[in-house]
This record gives sequence, C-alpha cells and structure tokens, in this order.
Amino acid sequence: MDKGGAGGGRGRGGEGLSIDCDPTKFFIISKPTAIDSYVKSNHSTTWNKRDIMVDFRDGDQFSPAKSGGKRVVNEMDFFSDKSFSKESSSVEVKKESAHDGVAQGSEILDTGLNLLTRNNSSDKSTVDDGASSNIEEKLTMSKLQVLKAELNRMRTENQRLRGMLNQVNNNYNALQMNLVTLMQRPQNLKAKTTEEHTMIDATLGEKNHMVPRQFMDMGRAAAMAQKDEPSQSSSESKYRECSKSPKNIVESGSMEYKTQKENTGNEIIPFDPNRSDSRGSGRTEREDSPDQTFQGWVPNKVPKFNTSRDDDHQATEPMSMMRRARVSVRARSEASMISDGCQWRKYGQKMAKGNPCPRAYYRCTMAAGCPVRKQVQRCAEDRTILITTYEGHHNHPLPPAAMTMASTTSAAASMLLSGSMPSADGQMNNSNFQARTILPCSPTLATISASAPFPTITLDLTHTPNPSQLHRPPQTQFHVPFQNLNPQNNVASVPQVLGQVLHNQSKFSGLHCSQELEPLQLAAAAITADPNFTAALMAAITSIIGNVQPSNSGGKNNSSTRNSTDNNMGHSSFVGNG
DNA sequence: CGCCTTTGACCAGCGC
DNA sequence: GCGCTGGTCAAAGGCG
Repeated sequence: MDKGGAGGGRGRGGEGLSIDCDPTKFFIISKPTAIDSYVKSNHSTTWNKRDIMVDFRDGDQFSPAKSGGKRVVNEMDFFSDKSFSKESSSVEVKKESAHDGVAQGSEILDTGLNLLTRNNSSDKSTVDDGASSNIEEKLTMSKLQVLKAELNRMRTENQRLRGMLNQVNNNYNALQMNLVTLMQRPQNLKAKTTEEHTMIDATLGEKNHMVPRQFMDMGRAAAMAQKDEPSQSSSESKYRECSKSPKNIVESGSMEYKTQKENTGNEIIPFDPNRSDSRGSGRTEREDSPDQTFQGWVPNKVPKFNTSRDDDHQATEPMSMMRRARVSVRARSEASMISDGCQWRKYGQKMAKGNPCPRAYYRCTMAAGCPVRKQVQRCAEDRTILITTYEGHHNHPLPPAAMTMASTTSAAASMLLSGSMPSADGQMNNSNFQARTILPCSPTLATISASAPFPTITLDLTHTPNPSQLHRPPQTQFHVPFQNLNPQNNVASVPQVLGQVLHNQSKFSGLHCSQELEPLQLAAAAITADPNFTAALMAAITSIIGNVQPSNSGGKNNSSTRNSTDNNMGHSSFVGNG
C-alpha cells in the first residue's frame, strides 16, 4: 500500500475541545443551571415575580427591554411551576397590593371596578376616617380577587400552552420515528411506503401547521416529501426543480440512516465516522464490497445513474445513494493535496471550467470498494488555497488520523443534510438559522451551497477569525474563530478542531434541535452572544491548536497518501478525512 | 513486480 | 439533437 502511512493526527489533543466547544453540552448543561441559579437568587424577590406577572398581562414577556435582559429566564419561568405556585402567587399579590400606594390605586381604576374607583380619587386625602379604611380594605380585597382571577386565567392558559407544546413535541417525535422507520425500510418494501408517506405527510402538515418554524430534519423530511405527491406546495416543486435529478433527493435524506445501519447499527447517532457509505459511481461498483447491506430509504424516483451493470445492486443501493452531500474544505497549502490520514489513489484529472488549475479525482484505497472520493483543485482566485471536496463515507475502520477529517466531513455533511433544505427561494433558511444559532460567533467558516448540483458545505479554513462578526446578518455561513491558518502547521490541527466542533454541532442539530430548538436557540443566542463566551471559545480552540501543532508540524508529511508526483511533503499535514 | 499516476477516451447529464 | 461539462475508466508508463 502507500508508503506514506496513515500516521497523521498522532499526538493530537484536540478531543479536549469538545468540552469547551460543544454547544450541545454547553446548552444542555448551562440552560438549567442558569435557570436554577436565577431561581435561587431571585425567586424570593418580589420585583422579579411581579415583573413576570406584568409581562404576562401585557403579553410582552419576551421583550428584552421590558424584562431587562431576563428574557430567557422569563420565558423559562413561563413554563415553570414555581412561577405560578400558589403560595408565591398569593404572597406576590398581597405584597403588590400592600406596596402599591397611590400609583397602585390609579392602576386599580383601570381594572373596571366601578364601585370602588369612585372613591379612589380622594383616597389619600381622606384616609383618616374608619369608613375610608373599610373602603380601602374592600378595594384591596377586590383587587386581590381580580388578581387571583387573573392568575387563575393565566395558569389555565399556561396549562393550555404546555399542552400544546407537549403535543408539538409528540408530533415531532412521531414524525421522526416514522421517518427513521421509513428510511430503514428496504427498497423491496418501497411500494408499501406510499401509505406511510401519506401518513407522514399528514403528520408533517399537522406539525408544520402547528409550529411552522420548528426545526426538524429537513433534509429527510424534504426527501420524504419529494417522493410523494406532486401536489405539494410550489416551494417543493421548486426544490424538485432545483434538485434536477433524483440523486439529489436521495442525497438529502438517505445518507445518515443508511450508513448508520450498515456498520454500526446505530440508527440515531448520526455521525459515526466509521460508518460506511454507499458506494461510488455505478461504474465502479464492481469494486465495491458486496457485503454492504444498505437498507436505507430509497426514493421512488430511481436515479438515472443506474446502469445495467448495477442491476444487482439497484435494489439495495442505487448509485444515487452515494451522490449526496459534499463537504468541501478550503485550506491554504502549497501541496497538491492535503493529507487527511487516508490513502488515496488518483483516478482522473480534468480541466474544470472556469479554473485554469486541473481538478484531480481521488478514490479512497484503504479498503476495497470504499466509496469515498475526493476532488482536489486549486482555487482559481487564490492558488494558494487548495479546495478538497469529499464525498461519501468510508466503509472501513479509519486510523485515528483519518478519523478527524472523517468526523469533520461527516458532521458537516450531516449537518447540511439534517438541518437544511433549500427553500423555495433557493436559500438555506433552516441551515442558516441553525448554523448561526449554534455558532453565531463564526460567520464565514462554512458555506452551504444550495445552488450546487449537490448539496455542498464548504469549510473555509483560510479565514482569519473576526469576533466582530458575531452578529452578522444571517448568511449561509458560519465560522469558527480559528487563528490564521498556516498550511505549514496549523492546518494539521484544523480538521480535528473543526471536526469536533462540527461533530458536536451535528449532534446538537440531530438530537436536540428537533425537540427543543426554539428554547435552545434562544438560550444559545443568549449564551453565545456573550462576548466572554466567544472569547473563551476562541481561546480554547486557539490553545488546542497551539498545543497539538508541534506534533504535526514536522517536516515529514504523515499522510498515508503516496503522492508520488506531489511536492506536498512537508506542506500539507491535513489529518483525517471524511 | 506491484502499485501508482497519467491521460485520452468514454459516458451521462444538462442546457440550448 | 448537439455540444459542453463533469465524472470515470482503463491502458500505458513510471517509480520504488
């Protein structure tokens, strides 16, 4: 095999990044912690409780200006039993009534208690006699009754909203389970899936009706939806049109589940880098290992890629299944190919339109029939930038060095597929929002392309971090604040860091977004909007890059790729591959 | 000798 | 239908 060996990635300590950079963990742990701390510190504070109540009455509890930056807390309290516990509520009302004084009295005028407000105009000037005291007492009691009634009303509404929320979650869970089941179904059951599609679509419609903005696995859902009726919305039609060919449909929905089931059996864990993928083009299918048992969802639209030679495999793994999301990595490198820990064999080279630099085609040779391929091409605008586009998943175990890039690309691809779907206007709305939600501090690292023939996510490792871009307008980009990446050294660390981030991000999107995305988005926005958080994240990444750099910055390329014609030895230490 | 790259040819998709 | 383009094949040759 290749003389270069797969030694890349040794000595890396990048895994530690997951602790600091895992948005999922951060959010999950931090959210209740923050709430708890808030409750502990403020639960007995009358002002805060009253603030919440006033917010409810005004229907403006989410107004940051009004809540003084407690937006998230108030939101969570809205569904908290503590907020509406009977004791606290009663105490609250009593305190409120006792402390309000004149201003409170004027407020009472607005409650519509006509009998009592008549005396209110002079209540403070004539409060000395006993009659006035009685009136005031009655007034207070009346107000108390009103407030109690209001409280009960709000409590009822709270219950109703909670019920709606539970219903929404249940609907989503049901939909997700249906999708999982459907995608795992062998193609020979394809005919039977029509009914389920209908059911799922109905569920989807119901869900969308209830929570139009709830995030879901849009890639899968989109793929599902596309299989069905042409009578879907115009946006879906447009998406179909945009997809141009069924292969894109498959790309959107099949990769994760298929590959998960193949090797690992894990059906929900979306980013096992060792999981196999569908194979490459139909032409090369003869090279592929026949023991691959794809049981993923297969679209009704049979891709045109299938040739007569693929007949044996069509039923289980049409060629389109491997034509899925692509992950393009841009990195500055003098080398003709970045080292990612895998073994590659060049099988072609073409001159691509619009780029004077040839595009090289590589195939993974670490295992027979590995479907992973990559294209390497220099950027036309800046030839110091090497663009490596990965496609597919390895169907074999990877060396640690290759795991990094595998995680990176897999996570990126999965994020792309799971969290995005081209909308009617060709934008990646959901992915945009999701991306900037998860990494709002990083606007330019990854670009999701909806216009490309294949869904492609570009990980740009050539940019210098710019924390000031924290709140960029929502573009189809997000960015991890790496330090300036030197192809001689830092690039080696990037895939690991990036992979970890994306991997975590993907886990986040795949496992959590669907259920709690809205609250999590708010929490994420609140947390990551904090400059301290951004700084800490950057510091963590930077420190990790700096720590692992020496072990990989040696002059010897640890790539396993032979690159006999390359002059990339010592240049590219890109470790790991997807 | 085995594995690799090179490179021209071939094929399929797509737009006109 | 034709040409363009992207992607792949496979024979030929090179290298260790």
